[in-house]
Amino acid sequence: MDLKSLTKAEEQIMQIIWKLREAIVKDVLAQFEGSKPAYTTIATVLSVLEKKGFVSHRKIGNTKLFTPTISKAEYTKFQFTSLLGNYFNGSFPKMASFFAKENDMDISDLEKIMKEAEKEMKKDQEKN
Amino acid sequence: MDLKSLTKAEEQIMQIIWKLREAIVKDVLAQFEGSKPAYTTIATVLSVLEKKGFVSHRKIGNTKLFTPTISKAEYTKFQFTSLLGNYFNGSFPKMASFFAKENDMDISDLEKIMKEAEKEMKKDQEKN
DNA sequence: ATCAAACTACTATATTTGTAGTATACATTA
DNA sequence: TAATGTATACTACAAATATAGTAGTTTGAT
Repeated sequence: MDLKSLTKAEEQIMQIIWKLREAIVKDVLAQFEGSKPAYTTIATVLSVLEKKGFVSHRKIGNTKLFTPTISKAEYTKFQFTSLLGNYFNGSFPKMASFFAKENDMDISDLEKIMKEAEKEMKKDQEKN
Repeated sequence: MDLKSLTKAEEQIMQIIWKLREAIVKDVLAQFEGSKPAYTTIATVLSVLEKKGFVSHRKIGNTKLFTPTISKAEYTKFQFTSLLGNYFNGSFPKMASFFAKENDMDISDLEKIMKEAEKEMKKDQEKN
């Protein structure tokens, strides 16, 4: 079951769905700042997302409540892996050093970053 | 000058251009394994890439020699930054711990990875 | 000089994406 | 129950994408 990738518009709406955990069209619309797309535009995109297998819905009365079927973590992994593969030869150390360089960091900065990462890991482990 | 993003077909051809440093249509074609696109398809994509500002060309006789105008590093940064922003709240430590978790790594593995990253950094520094 | 190969320019077309309108069904309330 | 608001289904359509054909020009080899 290989993920299709999301288009810009689709991704924007998925981000909202992931954030809200579940949402009806109106909820999604409410998340837009400034120039909101039409209600029906969102409904259309959601039905495309459903066809692609990213969301599913159940009816509450006559309105559809959408939930993600593909978690943000799954899609993140997909994106992350392809970035790593296509731009860093699949090497995470290369990615890390790229990041450091882009941010004018030296090795001690990188070490601080890694301490942070370790903290993140511990935080996650506690959850289980 | 904000980069546009590349479509699948465009990205595939840019990867080849970046790899070869400079190339004529035939060179690009030669890089495809198995089912090669038509010669003219590549020519078309290259002209789109030129319109988007990713490549430029000079004429060698009557044939166009294409070179990247946007480096792979620049585009990598663009992609990396958007992934980091959209999927890791802009936090590299989050990304690193995600990577570790996805690969069933523990903290000591992560530390090894970081030693690698430091080596990468030193390697880069030597170049300057 | 002629022919074939290589290359470009221009054009074409199917598919996907982005965006939204219209018609209709349901629900709420005056 | 008639009017109003809310949601869905269906349809539409322009722009972008992916792919490639054709015609014509240039060049290299005989």
